[in-house]
Amino acid sequence: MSGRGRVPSGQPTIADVARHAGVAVSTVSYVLSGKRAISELTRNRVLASVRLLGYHPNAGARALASRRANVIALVLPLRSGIQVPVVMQFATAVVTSARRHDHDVLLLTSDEGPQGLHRIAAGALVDGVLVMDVELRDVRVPLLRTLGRPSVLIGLPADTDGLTCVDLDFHRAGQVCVEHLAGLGHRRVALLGAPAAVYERGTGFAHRTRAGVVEAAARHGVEAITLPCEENAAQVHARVVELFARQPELSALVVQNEAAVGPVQAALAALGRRVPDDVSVVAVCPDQFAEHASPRLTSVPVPAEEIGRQAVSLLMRKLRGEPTPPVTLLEPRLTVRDSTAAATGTPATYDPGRPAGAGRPAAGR
Amino acid sequence: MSGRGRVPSGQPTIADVARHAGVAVSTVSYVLSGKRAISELTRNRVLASVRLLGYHPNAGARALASRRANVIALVLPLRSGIQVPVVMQFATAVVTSARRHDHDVLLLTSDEGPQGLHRIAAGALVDGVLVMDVELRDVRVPLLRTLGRPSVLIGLPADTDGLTCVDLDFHRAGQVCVEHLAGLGHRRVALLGAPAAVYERGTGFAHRTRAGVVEAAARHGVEAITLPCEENAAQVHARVVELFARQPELSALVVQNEAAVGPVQAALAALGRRVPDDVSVVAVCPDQFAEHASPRLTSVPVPAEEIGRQAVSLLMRKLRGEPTPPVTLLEPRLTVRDSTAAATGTPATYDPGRPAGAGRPAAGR
DNA sequence: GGACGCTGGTGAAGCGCTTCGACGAACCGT
DNA sequence: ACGGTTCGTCGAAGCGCTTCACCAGCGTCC
Repeated sequence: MSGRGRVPSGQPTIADVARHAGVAVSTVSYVLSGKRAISELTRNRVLASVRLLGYHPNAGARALASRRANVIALVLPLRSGIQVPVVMQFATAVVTSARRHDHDVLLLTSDEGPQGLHRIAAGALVDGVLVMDVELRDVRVPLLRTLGRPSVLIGLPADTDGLTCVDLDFHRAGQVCVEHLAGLGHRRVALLGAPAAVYERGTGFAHRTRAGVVEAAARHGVEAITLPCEENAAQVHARVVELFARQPELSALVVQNEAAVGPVQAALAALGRRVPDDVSVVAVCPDQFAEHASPRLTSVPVPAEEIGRQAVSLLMRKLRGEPTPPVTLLEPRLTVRDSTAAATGTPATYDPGRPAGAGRPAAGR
Repeated sequence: MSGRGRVPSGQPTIADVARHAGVAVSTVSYVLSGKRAISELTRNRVLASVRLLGYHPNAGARALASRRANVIALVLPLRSGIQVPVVMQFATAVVTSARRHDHDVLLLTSDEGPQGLHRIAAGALVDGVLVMDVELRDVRVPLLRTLGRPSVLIGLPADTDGLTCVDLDFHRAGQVCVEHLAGLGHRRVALLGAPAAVYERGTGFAHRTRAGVVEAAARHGVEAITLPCEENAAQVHARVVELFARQPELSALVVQNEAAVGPVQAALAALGRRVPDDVSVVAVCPDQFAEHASPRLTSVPVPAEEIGRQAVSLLMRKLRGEPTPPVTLLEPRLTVRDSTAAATGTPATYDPGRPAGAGRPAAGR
């Protein structure tokens, strides 16, 4: 009598595989993990049994014994003013990359708060953590330092000490937009940015883009106005009107708010300003939005997929105990489409990234 | 000598708690799970030790011993033509609800294919599965039936036998839109639907909405044109032009494509048709979009949060072995805003859901 | 030719938890 | 006073896997 009689789970276990293949349990384990040399012959016998029985290792048992869950956590924001499609692209890129490294992804939202992170890390549910939508002075950052698990941030906090961060170089993105416009001869540009709440929260990308715009404008002798911008069509309209009231000579717009690009175009149309004949528009938004607009928008996309991939691969490196660079900034890439043209009366040759009119060359890269 | 000397993990274990509280390991377990009566005194001692030591149960060990991972899988699509913000709302609602039931959420994308589902279920990484964006004849459905784990679908496949599904009643949503417009005296309406690819894929919600529109139109003596619609501004424009070419007397539009609502309004403006004076517009889209448009759109929102909550709670019921209804359809709710008005020359009293002009009353609900 | 190092394989000790059965103590009714 | 309950607690047996330590066989090198 075998005593206790719990019901067996139904799924074959490693012991079943071992029995079927006529080898020891440990041998099966080594075949599957590749951590020890196993003869061709044995390996094939084992693999055949695995396939035949439809064996899948039990995740809990594996995690318990190996002290690795092969799961990473992805902490997403669910706040307002968030660039939803971009977040989604990140998420799918992260899942796909993680799978390539034989890891799964546990989804966390920030609303459980920092203790959610703690719970998951302390309980060994995950091996490492990916945090999105990082604010300049993020409350989660100190927690990450004491978490005892590797983490990678998508975004840039004010103090990156001891962290690993990946992001688009938004500062550079702001510069690139202005340089493109300056190269086309525009002398008065405006940045329509993220909603005011995003700036107030101290979200890095908004501030950095604005700084890049302002800096490049100064360097190229371009006058720049910057305004936050809500996602509401009526308010966008009001902002655009406000811009032209403050600077009637405005000939170019940088829009960093994907939800606003449509309304901005509508507002310009309503004001009788044609794109790109009267006003040039550069957007910082996913390519999809830029392509679907009419006219198609010159844009700097956020390479969500690339960032997601990089973040995962950095995290994997940390899980293996390898050193990682503290900050990885991806170079922005401006795609010229149909919404930018030479400023009226200033037939400039197009040369992206290089200032045309105002003499002083861009700082070396 | 204690022999093997693996490094201890650093995290306190249940044994540490038991020792600290002066009780047996099993007692700690029972305090934490509540599966056995424990005296007030002992419970408090144990809980104090738990807090003091910062104990968090090891997820792997727990899963192994209890045969429950306390994790559910969420399978998201990453296809084109997908309503990104809605998906995102689902996801966050699912995570939040799952946490309320003491479960975490593992994120899966469909691109790993059905075997991804199988791997995760067979490996006992998750206890149950939530599948989004179900197609009418979805390849994953047969798999779900043989998965050996409870699952809930968000969306409706053609054959719901043996499944548990939740969704908005899109058929009814289509009806509600038409009924609202018919009640305002509109006699010629059009549905601008999802992209053609979505219909071709056999995605349930698109077909069901269209059927609801057509059916209600017939019932109320309203002429209805239905067209798929891409998300590209230029193509939206073309579609709108096409609609008015086919039916110059068109006085109302139902738009079921959140990415198209902006462009539709722009196109109408460009054609010199005012909303709602010349054309009424009803959208099936998140409230956020409807609110941000100008004029604010009368709309039927997809109650993503509610659906997510329901889906989780149904899944939890299945995990407990309780029976669940095979199909749960949520009643759509139309919010009247500023984009719909009485048809010109037909001053009808507004009465949502009840046909005004054409006599025959709506079928009883 | 014996010490040595490989290679390929085994056995068993946990990993940290849940849960079953047992058991003393207190409490009942008779 | 004595069986029968109930209550609160304990001990120990796993859950299914990884990994350490060991071993048998075999070629190798002084």
